[in-house]
Amino acid sequence: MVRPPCCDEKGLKKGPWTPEEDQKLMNYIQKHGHGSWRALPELAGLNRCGKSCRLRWTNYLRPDIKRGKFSQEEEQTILQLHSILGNKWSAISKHLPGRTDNEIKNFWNTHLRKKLIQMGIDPMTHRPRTDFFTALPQLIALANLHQLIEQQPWDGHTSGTQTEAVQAVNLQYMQSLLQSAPSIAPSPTSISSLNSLTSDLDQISLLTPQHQHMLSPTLLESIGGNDLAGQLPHNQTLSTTLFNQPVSNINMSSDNNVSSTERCHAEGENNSQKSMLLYENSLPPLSDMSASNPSNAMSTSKCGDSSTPLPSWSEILLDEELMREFD
DNA sequence: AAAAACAACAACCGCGGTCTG
DNA sequence: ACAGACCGCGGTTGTTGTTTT
Repeated sequence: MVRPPCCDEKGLKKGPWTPEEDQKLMNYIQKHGHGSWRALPELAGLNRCGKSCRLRWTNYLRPDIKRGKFSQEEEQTILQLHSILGNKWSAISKHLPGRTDNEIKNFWNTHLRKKLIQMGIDPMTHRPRTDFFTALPQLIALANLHQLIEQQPWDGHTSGTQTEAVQAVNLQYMQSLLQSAPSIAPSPTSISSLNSLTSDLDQISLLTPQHQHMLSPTLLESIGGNDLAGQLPHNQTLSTTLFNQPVSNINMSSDNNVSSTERCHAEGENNSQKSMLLYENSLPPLSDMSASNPSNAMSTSKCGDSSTPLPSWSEILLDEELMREFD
């Protein structure tokens, strides 16, 4: 009755597979199927443990594996599924024919995760990163900038359009921060800071009424505007929206491949995500901003250990070279 | 041209759930 | 019912290739 353990035999080879080993494994499985992975290595003449053989087959040798770069559609699918399923690579791979969980996992870790971080989105929650108060010094600098804008009359040679452009940039950054703020647990300090910021924003929006249409409904609400939330689009996560791609045709509720457990999870996540939807419909896509603005500065959190020091907002916004762009 | 840093990906490790005797 | 092997999964590491300094 007692079975010998699988992988404790000594002397079994580890590490990269040679073409000869691959050939042996493929020949055997094509003839006999894999059957018991544990028994396979000996039958196939391989000095490997069954587990190693299984991994090599499922991740590399299987004939139905699609190799090569991920398409935009695949990328979008992964983003959407990850926002719902999390790191359930196996579940995600079921929706991407020919892609293995390992391949998707690697693609996520090396490409998509970094991409999201760069865009200021927490790759785990698919929401804006929220360590808002790390950015407080920059916010204060922004508030000071606002005062400068207000107090300093613009030179005659600076056109009104250029002035508006500078202000529009500022508004966009401030709005991004405010969007992040509500998900932070309030503290007396944070509330007072937010109040003061909101007050600044209020003044700015009054200062430039022609730009109020650029403010999101969330922000308008926060500064006393109407509640426009009912008019806003649903079914888009921030990450998929920011990638500026059409929503793919995945329909979780009708997808037979999604297990009931997954679906339950998905529904719960969906609900919470809907309630946290961010409204960027009034702004140009942030992906555009990141392309034209090297800062990606709305992100100041340390998500994982990959974060690198980012230039402060004041550095960016007050950068002379940048300002010269508008002259 | 060489070294260092970075990126990509294959493979391993360890854990937890399931199966089997 | 139970012990222990099997299997699959997700996290992590190691190796190799590429780019930058």
